[in-house]
Amino acid sequence: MTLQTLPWRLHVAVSAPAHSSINEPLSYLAAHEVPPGTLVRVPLGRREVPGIVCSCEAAAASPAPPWAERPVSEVLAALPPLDAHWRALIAFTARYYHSALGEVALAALPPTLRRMSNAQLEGSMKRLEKRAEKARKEQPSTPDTPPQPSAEQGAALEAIAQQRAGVFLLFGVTGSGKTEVYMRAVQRALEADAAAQALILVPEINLTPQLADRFTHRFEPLLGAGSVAVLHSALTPAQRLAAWLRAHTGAARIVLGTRVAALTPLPQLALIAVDEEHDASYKQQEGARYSARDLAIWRAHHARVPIILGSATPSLESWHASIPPPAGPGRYQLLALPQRASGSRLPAVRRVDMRRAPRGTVIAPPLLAAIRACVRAGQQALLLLNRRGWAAALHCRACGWSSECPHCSAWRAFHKSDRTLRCHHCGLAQPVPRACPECGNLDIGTGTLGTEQLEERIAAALTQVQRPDGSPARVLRIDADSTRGAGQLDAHLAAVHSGEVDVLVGTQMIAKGHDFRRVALVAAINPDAALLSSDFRAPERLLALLMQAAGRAGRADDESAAPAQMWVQTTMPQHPLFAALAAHDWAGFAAQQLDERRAAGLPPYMHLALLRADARTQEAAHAFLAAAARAVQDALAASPAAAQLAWSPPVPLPVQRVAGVERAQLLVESRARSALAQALTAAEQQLRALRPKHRSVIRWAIDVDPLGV
DNA sequence: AGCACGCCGACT
DNA sequence: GTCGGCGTGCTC
Repeated sequence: MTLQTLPWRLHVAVSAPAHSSINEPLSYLAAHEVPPGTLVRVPLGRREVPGIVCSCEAAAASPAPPWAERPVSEVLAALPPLDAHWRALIAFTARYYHSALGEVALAALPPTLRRMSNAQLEGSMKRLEKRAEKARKEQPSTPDTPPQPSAEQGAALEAIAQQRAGVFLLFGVTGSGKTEVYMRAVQRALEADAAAQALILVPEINLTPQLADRFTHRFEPLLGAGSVAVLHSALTPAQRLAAWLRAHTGAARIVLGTRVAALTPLPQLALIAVDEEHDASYKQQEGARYSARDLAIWRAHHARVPIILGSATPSLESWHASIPPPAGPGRYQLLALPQRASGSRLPAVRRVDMRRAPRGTVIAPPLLAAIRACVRAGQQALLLLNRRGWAAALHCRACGWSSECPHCSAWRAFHKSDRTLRCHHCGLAQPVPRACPECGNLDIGTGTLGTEQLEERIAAALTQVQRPDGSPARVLRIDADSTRGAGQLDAHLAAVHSGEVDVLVGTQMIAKGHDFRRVALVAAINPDAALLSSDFRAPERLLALLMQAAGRAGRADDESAAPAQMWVQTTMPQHPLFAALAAHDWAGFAAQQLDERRAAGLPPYMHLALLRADARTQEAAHAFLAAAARAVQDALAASPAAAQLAWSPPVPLPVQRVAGVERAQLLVESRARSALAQALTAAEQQLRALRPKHRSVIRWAIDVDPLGV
């Protein structure tokens, strides 16, 4: 009898997306009691999958379910159970973002761990322990002498230390020393408790090594080798497993990583810092669509520890939350670092009115002259253009053919370097036709220029220009295409730092975080493109990018040097965004944008969510979403929430078809968070219930607090 | 999501 | 005659 040999019933979360019919923990039988948070392997159909134990009870305590319960395959007892804080975090994430518990829980584990047996795991943990033992015996390196904190840094640290918990918005321009504040706050938290752990989040994989180096140099001499763990998606599977295990077992005192690190188990969490908190890459765009920053805030609150959100251009949500009462909610405490630590000046901003330039001008003459002067003086220039490839599209001037992607509603970009037409949405790449494939015409025109072409044009414009040593000017491009290979980005950055390169052309990749000390000129070649998007956050994002780019310039500590220049080519020179850029005035811009947001009924004064559906046809996706919305409205008709909700009709996504799948979405808004949550809970039920009737729907998802609406 | 079963077109 | 296309349905 199973009841005698397998007297325990386990509820196990397994990985399945919210739109599948498995959306709650499954029940299994076990021979021994298994604590919640234990990793197990369970049979599911013909496969064996990893799962996490949610609860465990005596099988006899409740009646057997109508299905045949199967025994768990294996209990991974070598791994200490995931603690209550982590389980609460996962449960909150699943609830708030309306994704399946198992999907969130399993996605938070390193992929290798999901495939391991208990014996393999035991081996891994033993090897890790041996390595740590060896590292402990190594000669500790001498600690860096940390710089003396400025008065503002000291005041910020004092405020954090006094409050013990809460959210702190650390507002400081590039170079004002935010990292030093994180490090000193971490040091204080770790000194107070010999087991304490700190979590540091960074937005981009590219920036992790820099910050990791600073933390490692500062803290490993104090805390021992291996006390800093780095966690991001570009690690090898073994490295990722090791870092995660060190975090989970408490061996790592500092965990530094990207979005994925927000869900790491940290049994002794004492402090969190989120660098560049405004950055859009904290929001996961697939699967469980969570915001790593917002989850970090939840974690800090739940664990009653302080969290520092750092930015030179804070998100309007955080900015609003830090306005003290009575004018604002005052949930966050604003800590300002007004000075650049080195005392160097911020760049002067020059707007070039492109309405006066002849059509087709790529670089206006005064900017070109400034770039030439810059190269002749032995300084570096950085040209920003947020479009990869040579041209955005190709068009036949005779028959109207264009390089549309056959699978997506988007143009394929022309990449001259490998002579391909490449779709940036589905990745389809084909050789470029020599003539129009429709009519044979040889006169094919190109659309908006990309970084490849800009690189070519600026190189051509600098052929007669020499560096101070008489050698010719050198141009380098850094974007997703030129840094595809391992180590290519590092090699390119090294070339910039060593001064081999005079002009650097690139996408936003180069605007973020990298210190280019000899850059004296930064230019945004075509920033208007970003303002033409329908996204209400576009101005905010563009100004943040431009201010960040401006911060790249003139960081050299040379007082005598001429002030760095920031150039902007625009057809909208009167746009308030550029005035704010010229005045380096984020606070003024944020206040003005918040007024607009309040008037227009947008976040943070309104809460948004999207119901999204992918289907064979647009009509099917629309019908599915509309039916779900109607069902929710009917179900909530008698509820007070109904009056607080606004439903928009379904619309196609900006790029409505990707890889042959039609995509549509429907916006739900409410001033009341609770009404929205209620509507989304009902929507989740309705979408799941209606799914079988709508055969051509491939998948659906709920996106809470979406970006890019 | 996997991974089966199941029923129709071009290959040894 | 079967290898395999992906449509439909189930997994404690």
